[in-house]
Amino acid sequence: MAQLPKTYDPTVVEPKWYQRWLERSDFHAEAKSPKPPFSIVIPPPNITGVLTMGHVLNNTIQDILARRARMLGREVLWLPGTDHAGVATQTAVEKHLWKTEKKSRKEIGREEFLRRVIEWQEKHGGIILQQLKRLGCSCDWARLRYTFDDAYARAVGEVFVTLYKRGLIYRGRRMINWDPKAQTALSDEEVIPRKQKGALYYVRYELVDEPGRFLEVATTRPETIMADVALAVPPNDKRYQDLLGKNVWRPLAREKIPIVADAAIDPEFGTGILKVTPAHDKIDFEIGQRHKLPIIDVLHADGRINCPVVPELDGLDRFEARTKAAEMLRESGLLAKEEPHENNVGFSERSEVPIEPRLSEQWFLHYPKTPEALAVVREHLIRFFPAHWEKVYAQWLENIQDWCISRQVWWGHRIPAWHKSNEETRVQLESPGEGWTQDPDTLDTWFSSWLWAYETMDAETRGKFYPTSVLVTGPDIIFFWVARMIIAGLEFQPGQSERIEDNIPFRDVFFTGIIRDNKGRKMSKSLGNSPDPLDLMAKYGADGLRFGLMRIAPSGQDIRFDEKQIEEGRNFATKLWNAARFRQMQGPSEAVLDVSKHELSIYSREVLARLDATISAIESSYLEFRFNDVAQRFYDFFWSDYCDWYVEAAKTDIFSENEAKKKSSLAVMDYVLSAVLRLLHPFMPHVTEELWSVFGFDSETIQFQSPPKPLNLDGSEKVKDVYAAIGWGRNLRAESGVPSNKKAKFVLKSSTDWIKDEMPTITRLLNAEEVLLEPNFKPDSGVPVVPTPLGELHLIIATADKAAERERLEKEIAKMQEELRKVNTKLASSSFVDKAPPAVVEEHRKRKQDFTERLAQLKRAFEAME
RNA sequence: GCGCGAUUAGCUCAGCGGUAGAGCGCUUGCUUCACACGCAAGAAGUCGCAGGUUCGAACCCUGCAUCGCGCACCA
Repeated sequence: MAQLPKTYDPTVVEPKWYQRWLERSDFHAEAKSPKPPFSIVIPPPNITGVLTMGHVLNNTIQDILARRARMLGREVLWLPGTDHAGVATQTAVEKHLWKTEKKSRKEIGREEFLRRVIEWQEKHGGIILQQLKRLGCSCDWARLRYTFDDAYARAVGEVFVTLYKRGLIYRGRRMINWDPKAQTALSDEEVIPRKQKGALYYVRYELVDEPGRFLEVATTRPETIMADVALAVPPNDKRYQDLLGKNVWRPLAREKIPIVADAAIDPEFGTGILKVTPAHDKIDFEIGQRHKLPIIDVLHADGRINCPVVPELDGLDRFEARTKAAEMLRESGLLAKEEPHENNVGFSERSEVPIEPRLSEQWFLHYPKTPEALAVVREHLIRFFPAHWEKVYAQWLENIQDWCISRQVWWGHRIPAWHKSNEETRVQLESPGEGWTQDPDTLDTWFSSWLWAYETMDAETRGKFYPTSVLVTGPDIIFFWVARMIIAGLEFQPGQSERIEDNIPFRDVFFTGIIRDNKGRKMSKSLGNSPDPLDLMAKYGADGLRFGLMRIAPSGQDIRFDEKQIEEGRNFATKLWNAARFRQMQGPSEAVLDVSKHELSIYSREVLARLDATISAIESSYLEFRFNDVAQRFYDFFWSDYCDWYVEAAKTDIFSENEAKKKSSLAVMDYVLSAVLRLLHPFMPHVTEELWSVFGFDSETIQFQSPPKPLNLDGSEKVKDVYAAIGWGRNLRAESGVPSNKKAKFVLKSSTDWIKDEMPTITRLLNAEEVLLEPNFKPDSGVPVVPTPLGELHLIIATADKAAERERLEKEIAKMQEELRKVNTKLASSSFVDKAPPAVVEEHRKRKQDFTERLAQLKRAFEAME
C-alpha cells in the first residue's frame, strides 16, 4: 500500500481513472443484461457547442443518477449525443464566413455553404464531448448519436411523411413569425417578448367625403401605413357610428381605404381606431380576413421597405423608415402628436432582432395527442420535479397552436416534399423522378429532437431501456423539448406495447435551476459573465466543481454562482484525502469490513449511529432529487461528526498500547471511510475511486459497490454528554484567554463512575495538559468554572482574574435566567400543557430541569467568590 | 391581466407548526504528531409588511409590497 502524498492532485488522478473506466467498458449498457434497467438520454448539446456551467450542472446530475443506479445494481444506459442545431450552427458559420471572407451564405450558394458547415463541424464538433469526459460523465460512448447521422435523419423524414399521411402536417399560407436577420420562419416558442421603449404616433386620416375632417389613429408602426387597407372601429362605439362605410385617405401612398367595424378593437386604446395592416400584424390579418380586405406587403424579407410608390421610404431599413415616415407625416401636418410608449415586442431568440409578423407559405404540424399528453402528467404517469412545472406545462398544452416546422435555413433536415412546376406537391422520402424538385426548406431543429428519447436506440436497446427512467433538463425547454417528446412518444408508440405507460418517453423529469451570476443575471457570452468550466476544473478538479455546484443547487431554484463555492468543493476533496491519509498512516486497513467482531467504544457506536442517520437521510433525499440535501448531509456528517469529533476522540485508542481498542477504532474508521466513499462516489467519482483503490477494499472498482446500509446501532448518550462538556470547556478556555498553544489544566468535579475511563479522551479534546477528576473539589475563589452535563468543569490557571470571572458568571447567570423564564412562561400556560402533544410538554419540562440545575450551579459558583 | 417562484445573519442558501441553522465573510487564539484547501472559540437575524388560524407561526390561510420567470395583451 502506497503512502499517500500530502496533497491531492485531481489534474492527474481524474484523467487517469476516466481512462481506466473507458478501458474497462464500465459505462457499457448491456441490453441483454438480466439486471433491471435504468436509462437516461442526454439532452444533446449543440454539435459545435462548448461546455457551459449549465451543462456542468445538468450532466453532473445525470452522472450522479447513473452512478448511483449502477451501485444499486441496475443496468445503466446513459445515452450521449449531439444536436445539429440548425439555426445556431448556421449562424455561427455565417458569422465566420463574413469575418474571414466578407461573404454571405447566399453569395457562395447552398451547396458550398453546406460544405463549409461540415468543415466547421469537423473542426469544432465534438469538443463538448471531450469536455463531458473531463467532467467524469459515465455515458456509454459506443452509443453516441447525432441528430444528423444517416439513420436518425431518415427517421426524421419518415416521421414527417407519416404525419403528413395522417393529415397532421399541412402546407399553408399563414401569418408566421419572421426573423428578418436569419431570414427564416420561427415557431411561437422561439419568439421572446421584450419590453421596448418607443413612441405612439397619432396619425391623421382625412375623410374622403368630408375634406378637412380627420380621424386620429394611434400607431407604433408608421412605416407600415402604406400597407393599410382599412381603418377599424369597435362595433357600437357611439363616437364612430356615422363613419361606417365611409372612406379615408391613406396618408402615405395616398389611396382611399374603407372604415369597418370589428370586435377586436379595444375602444380604450389610443383613440379607439385601428389602422388595419393585414400583411404586417396577426390581428390585422384576421380582421382583414373577416372583412375580405386586400393584403399589401411593404416589407422585403430582410426587413427593408418595399414600396416604390414612396421613394423616400423604399429600400430603407424598417427602423429608419419608422423615423422617416413620422417625419414625412409631421411635415405634411398629418402627425397630430407623438407620445412615449412602452410595449412588448417579440424578438427572435437567436438573432436578437424584432420578429416581423409575415404572411408566408410554410409547413405546419397540428399537434396530435394533446389531451393524452396533458393526462399523463396530470395523472403522474410522468412525474415532474419540482411539481409546479406541471402547471406551466398544462397551460402551454391547453393553449397550443399549430407548430410552424419549416425553416428557410440551409443547415437542417431537408423537408421530404417534392414540387413539380409549382402545381403539384408530393410528400415522400425519395424523389418521384424527373422534373420534381425538393422543397428548399429544412425542418425546425426541435422537429428532430422530439424523437430523441427513442430514435437514438435500436430495437434491442429500446426493448430493454425504453421508456427512459428520468430526463434531466432545464425548465427553459419545457415546451421546446419536454412537451414535444411526450407527444411524440404517445403518437408514435415506440414502446413494447400499446399501453400508455410503455410509450411515454420517461417516467420522471427533473428540472434543474438556471445558473446565474452573482448579480442574478443569466450567464451569457455577450455579458462575459460565464466562467469556463474547464478553467474551474483545472483549478479545483472535476470532483471539486461537481460537489461545489451540487451543494448550492437547490432543487428547481435558480442558482447564483460564486467561485468560492467551487473552492469549497475542492477543499472538501482535500479534507477527504487527508482523512484517508490519516487512516493510512495508522497501518493497513482490514480486508473484510466487519465492525461486529470488535468491542466498540462509545465514540464508535455514536459515529456509526450518526452514519446510519446520514444514510437514511440521503436515501430519502435521492428519491426527491434533492441533490443539495444529499451533499449537505454528507458534508456535515463527514466533516463534523467524523473528522472533527470521531477521529479526534478515537485518537486516544489509536495511539494507545491497548491493541484491541486500537484495532477496534481502526476497524470503525475503515468501515466509515468505506461507507463514506461509496456514498460520495456519485458526486465525486474520481477521488473516491482513487481512495478506494488505495485502501484496497475488496473489489477493483467502487463503481458497482452497493451503497452502505444502516447497521441500526444505538448511539451513546454518554458521548453526547462528553461532547457537550468539551464544548463548554473549550468555550471557558477561550473566554478565559488561554491561547491554543498553551496546555491548560482542568478539574472536573464529578463522582460519576464511567467518566474515569473517558478522562484521556476528554483531556485530548480539551487540548489540556491534564484534567483531574475530583468529586469533592473545592476551588479557590475566582477560578473559572462552567457547569457541564458531566459536572462542574474548573479551569485552573496560574493567576485567576477574579473580576473577569465574576463578570463572566454574571453574564452566564443572566442568560440562563432568561432562558428559564421563557420555559417557565410556557409551562405556566395551562392551554399549552393541556393542548400541546405530551412529548412536546415533556421536552419543555426536561429543558426546565436542565436550566434550573445549570442556574443553581452558576449561582453557587458566584456565591463562592464572595 | 392570469399563473408560477422568491423574499431568513454582510453574502449564498437550508429549515416549512414546538428553544432561529450551515458555509463563506468578519473578530479572537493557534503551524498541536491527517489536513492553514486546516483547528478551536466568538460576534452577527423584530425570518419582506399587515391581518387571520392555533396553546404555540419563519413555517398554515388571506391580503399587500418588492424582485424574477412564464402565458396573454402589446394599434
